[in-house]
Order: sequence, then C-alpha cells, then structure tokens
Amino acid sequence: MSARRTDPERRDNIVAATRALIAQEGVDGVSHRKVAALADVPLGSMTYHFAGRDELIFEVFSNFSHQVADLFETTMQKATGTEQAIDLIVDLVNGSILADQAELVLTHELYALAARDARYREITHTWMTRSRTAFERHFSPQEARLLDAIVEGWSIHRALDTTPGPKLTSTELRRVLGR
Amino acid sequence: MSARRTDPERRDNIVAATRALIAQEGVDGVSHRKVAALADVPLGSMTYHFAGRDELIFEVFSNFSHQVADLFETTMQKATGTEQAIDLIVDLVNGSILADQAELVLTHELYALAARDARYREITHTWMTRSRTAFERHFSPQEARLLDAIVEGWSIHRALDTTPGPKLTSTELRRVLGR
Amino acid sequence: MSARRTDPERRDNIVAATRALIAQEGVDGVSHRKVAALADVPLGSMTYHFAGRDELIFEVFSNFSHQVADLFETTMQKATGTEQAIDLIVDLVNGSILADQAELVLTHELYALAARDARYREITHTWMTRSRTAFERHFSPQEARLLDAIVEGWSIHRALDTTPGPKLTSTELRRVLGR
Amino acid sequence: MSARRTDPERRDNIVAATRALIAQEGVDGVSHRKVAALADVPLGSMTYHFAGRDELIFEVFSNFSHQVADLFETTMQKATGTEQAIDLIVDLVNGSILADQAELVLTHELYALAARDARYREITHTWMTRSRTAFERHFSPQEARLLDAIVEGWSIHRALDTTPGPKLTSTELRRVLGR
DNA sequence: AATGAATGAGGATTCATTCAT
DNA sequence: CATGAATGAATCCTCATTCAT
Repeated sequence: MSARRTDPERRDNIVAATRALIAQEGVDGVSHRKVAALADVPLGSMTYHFAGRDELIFEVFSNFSHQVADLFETTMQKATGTEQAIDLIVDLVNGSILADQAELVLTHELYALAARDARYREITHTWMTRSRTAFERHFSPQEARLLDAIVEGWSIHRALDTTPGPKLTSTELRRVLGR
Repeated sequence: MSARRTDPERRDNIVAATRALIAQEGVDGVSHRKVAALADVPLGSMTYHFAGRDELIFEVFSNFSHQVADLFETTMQKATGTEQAIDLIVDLVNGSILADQAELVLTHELYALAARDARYREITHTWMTRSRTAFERHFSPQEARLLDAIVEGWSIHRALDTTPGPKLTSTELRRVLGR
Repeated sequence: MSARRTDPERRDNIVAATRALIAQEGVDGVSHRKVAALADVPLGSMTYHFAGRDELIFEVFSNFSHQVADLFETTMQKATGTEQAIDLIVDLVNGSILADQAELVLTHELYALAARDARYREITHTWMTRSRTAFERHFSPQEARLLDAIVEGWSIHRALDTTPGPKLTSTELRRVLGR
Repeated sequence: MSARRTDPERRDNIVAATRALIAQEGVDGVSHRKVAALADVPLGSMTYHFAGRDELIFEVFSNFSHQVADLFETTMQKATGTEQAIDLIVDLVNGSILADQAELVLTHELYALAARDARYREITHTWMTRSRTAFERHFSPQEARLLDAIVEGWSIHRALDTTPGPKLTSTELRRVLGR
C-alpha cells in the first residue's frame, strides 16, 4: 500500500493501460474506470495525473506515433543501399516489421481522430513527414511520396480484407520506380 | 404530433442523423440521445427501430460503403479508355470526386472498426473488392491492385497532413504504370 | 396469419405463458413484452385482453389456487377411511402429489402477494378454507386445522432447505393425532 | 450538502429503506429510484454502494433472516423449562413475539425467492437450521422438527386468512407432543 | 501528493400503454 | 376485432469529475 504512495511509473502505467484498451475496444471503449481497473490504479489517480479523458488519449497517440516513426527511421537507416531499402519496404508492407493487430487498430483510430480534429492532424503530419524523410535517405522526394502512398495503401488493403491477398514484391516495386 | 403517428421515413432519418453525428464527433460521440435530438425523434424510437447502438452504427457504415462503391463503379464506367480512366483516378485522389470532410471521417472510422471487428471487416472487404473490380475494367488485376493502393495511400496522406502537399498527376501515374 | 385472427384460446394462452414466466422469474420478472414473446402473441394483445399487468397476474393466481384446491379435494375424496387419508397426506407432504418446482414457486409468490394485498388474501382464504374442509371429511375441525398446519409447514421446510431432510411418516402423524 | 460528504451510515440507510420498500410493495416494487428517494440519497449512491439491485435485495434478506433467527434463539434461551418453552412457542405463533405486517411480508418474499434461487435457499437453510437447533434446547430433534412445521404452518394460515381463526393453545400443543 | 467517497448528468434499454388503422 | 407502430416515463447502470481528507 505505502509502497505505491509515490510511484514514478504510475503515469506511464496509466498511458500503457489506455493504449492496450484502445487496441481492444477502440477510443469509443475508453473510460477512466476501465483504464484504472486495467492499470490497477485508484480511480482518483486518473484525474490527478491527467486533466481529462482527452489528454490521456492524446498522449497515447502522441507516444505511439513517435515510437512507430522511430522504428521506421531506424529501419531505413539500416539499409546500406537502394536495393536493401526496397527489400525492407516490402517487408514492411507484408507485415514482417510492424503491423500486429494492436498497432493496426491504433493507427486507424488515430487516423479517424485526425480526420476530424486538427490537434491529432498535427500528430499524423509529424509522423508522415518523418516517414517521408526517412525514405528520402534512399529515394528522391517524388519517389518517397509515391512509396509512402503505396506502403500505406497496400498495407491497409491487406489488413482490412478478410483474406490477405497477394504480397507486394520487390520486383514489382522496382518496376514501379523504374529501376 | 398525430401527423407523426406513422412515419415510414423514421428509420432512414435516424440512420442519416447518426451518419452526420459520426462525421462530426466520431463513433465515440454517438449516443441514442444525441442521435434522437439530431433526428428530432423521441428517444424511445431509437430502440424501437434498432436493436441497439451497434446495429445502428453498423447500418450507417454498411450504407456508406455501398454508396461510395456505387459512385466509384459509376465513375469508372464513364471512362471510355485507359487515358480517361487515369485522369478520373487522379481527380479521385485529388478530391474532385469524393473526399469531403464527412466522407473522410466516415472512411477512417470504418477502418478503425474493421481493424478490430470482423463484422466491419466484411464491409471493407466487399468495398475493396468492388473498387478493385472497377479498376479492372481498364487495367490488369496486378495494375488494379497497385492503383488501389496508390489511390488509398495518397488520399490519406493528402487528407491527414496539415498542409495538402502536391497533387498526384496523370503524368506520374502513367509513368508508374509504364504507359 | 389469418388463422390467428380470431383465436378463442388467445386469452388462455397468455395466462398460461404468464404462469410459466412467474415460475421461472417470479412476479418481479413479469412484463407484457416477455409474456407476449413467450405466448407468441402480439404485444398489442396484452392490453387488449387484459386491463393491465395486475389483472393478468391476479388471474394466474386465481386459476392456480382453484386448480390446486380441486386436486386436493379430489385426493381427499379418494380416501375411503382415516387410515388411507393419513397415508395420502403423508404422500402430499413428501412431494408425491403436488410440489414440483413450478408449483412451489407459484405458491410462495402467491403468499408473498397475500401478505400485503387483501385481494390476494381473498384467494388464499378460499384456498385454505377448501383444504381444511377437505380434511374435515376424515378429521375433526380441530384436527383438520392442525393437519393443515403440519402439511404446510413441513412441506415448506422440506422445500426451502438445501438438503431435503427426513420425510414425514404415517407413524408420526398418527402419533400426533393420538391414533 | 457538505455535511453529507462522508456518511458512514449511508450504506445501512439504503438497506433499511430497501427493507421498508419491500415490506410495502414487495421485491417487485423495488427500484433504485424509489429506494433512493425513500432513503433521501442521490441515485448515484445506489450503484456506488451496491453492485446492483440483486446485491441490495440479497443483503436485505440476509440481514433480516439473521435478525429474526437471533431473536428466536434469544427467546428460546429465556425458557427455563419445557413448560415455559411451550408457552413461548404458542405466543410466537399467535403473534405476540414476531409477526408484524412487515416481517410477514419479508418472510414470504424471501420464501418466494428461495423457491427459485439457490442463493436465497442458502439463507432459508441457515435460518431453519438455527430455529430447529433452538428448539432442540428443550425438545428432541424429532419433536423440534414437528414443532417447527406447526409453528410455520399455523402462523401462515393465521396470517394469510381474511379472518384470523382460532389461536393455537398450549394445551393442544402439549397433547400433540404427548406431554 | 494522493485517493476514496460521493454525485449529478447522461448512458442504453425496457416498459405499459395509446391509438390509427 | 385486433394489432403494429409509436412513445414518454422509468429502468439499471456507467460516467467524468469533484473534493475533504
């Protein structure tokens, strides 16, 4: 009991629990009570640590986008040449790198928020800029934008179909890029 | 009041109000009370016409997806050749055809639902199949899939950025397709 | 459809369904909707055939009490002598004659109503008078009243215990009566 | 209002109000709203203090049964001999000790619940065991069981009749027991 | 600094009843 | 005669938030 009195990880635990809850039930399913229960934290903690439900949710998506963008940049940095970059991009789309169920849900919940709220559009803006910049280590800005679109679109169509559909191949991607 | 005794459009009005509400506040913001107020309908009507909140929301997205897919098919049918098809696709991405604010929100709310609920994935599956098939009037299956991805991804990145970014051009799209 | 238009058993079916519902969920669980569903009858039928929920419930218990009292009288009439009467009473208490689950529930639901509503006390009064009179075919009024109490009390204690407890025996009953 | 901020008796008051309401309108008439109004407590208090309507009702009957059984044991302990015990039992049945209107209703409401719900049968089981044990201070197990049945049955028939009927006398009870 | 108690607003849903047909 | 459509009141319950401690 007293051990929990001053818990520096309290705040982070709450954010983590919220993220897990969004993955399971969507933003629609998030309530202070459910989060508190999931984080094993008193209900009073919620409004003590966060100004309101919105702030909590915003922080989840802010963290999430940074984290995914970080991984993305790191991945692109690992590529020593265009060849390898293309292979990594293909892996990305086909789900070898990102794309577990939880991340898929979080991505689309974020997009849904961004579609109607400028604050969240700020997050997606930063995220997208970072991905495009990461691509630009290996490709022209124009190519980067195209690749970004293909990665996004192909991933979505693979994920939101009932049957996975064909994978993207390096060969096809190279052809698109004219290489 | 007595004029309202039997209102055959009642059900449709509720669905329309729900759709408007989702566009404004997301699925998260939908409640029977708000919908009833927006549709100018007594609260008791909600559960009389719909088994529950879920059924109501499902119907909105089911309608929406069919409607958008219809428009999409019609658009592709209008194209008399590949040239024109490409131009229409470019218009599509750049927002001349679909893509007002409300449709954007609905699309992403639907994707978010589909990401964690198989019932909604059924909707997106049908929708995507129909678009791909529409493309196949003018392109090979492989090209159709690629185009579909580009349309999807480019639209999203244009929409969820804070600044619109460059438009997709017919020239670039032709180059991608190698035509 | 049209076959159901004029259904003379409609009313009785509703009463029967209500009785079944009370047996399952108690008076507390009775609603027009549930009854209508159980009886496979349109909801509008309920208020067409019965002035209200109370009238419906009253009719159930009125029927029930008469029916049980009838059986009871018939049973006592079958006894050709005191000896046999005692044996039948013992069977009664031990559950050979009445006392399935549904009847048990109905009995106590009726008692609960009678405990606070004079209208239902009218029903229990008639019922009890008839049982006592039935006993008086074979026993003195004083004995009848005692027997009635023992039958009632012993049955209850057998039924509302988690483990049945010993059965009442003819020997003991004879001893009580001093025979 | 601030005086009510922390009210340690809040929970008990709610239970008391529920009990009063059951006595007046039966379990069927219990709703959070009515109880809250009767206890002069905000509606939100109801589900704060109790997990649900059932828990509330269960607690009422649990309390009630313990309380009545306590009184019963105390009464039997007061008897210094069999003679006095018999007199007390007769008083019991004739309503000198228990048996005001409220207790009568509660008893039968409890029986009705016990007749169809094992959780409540647990309550009646404990209660009945305690009464029988109390009788066994002065009588054999076999006699105790018989007395218990007579007390129960005679009380019911006195209470649920429209006219009280004759009282049970010590003389008759002694004769039944063969003393 | 942290929280358990408390609450009023709002949540979905069920309800008995009305009444045009 | 009978009922499906409709509704406003009431149902239990969840909620974010407040605040004394």
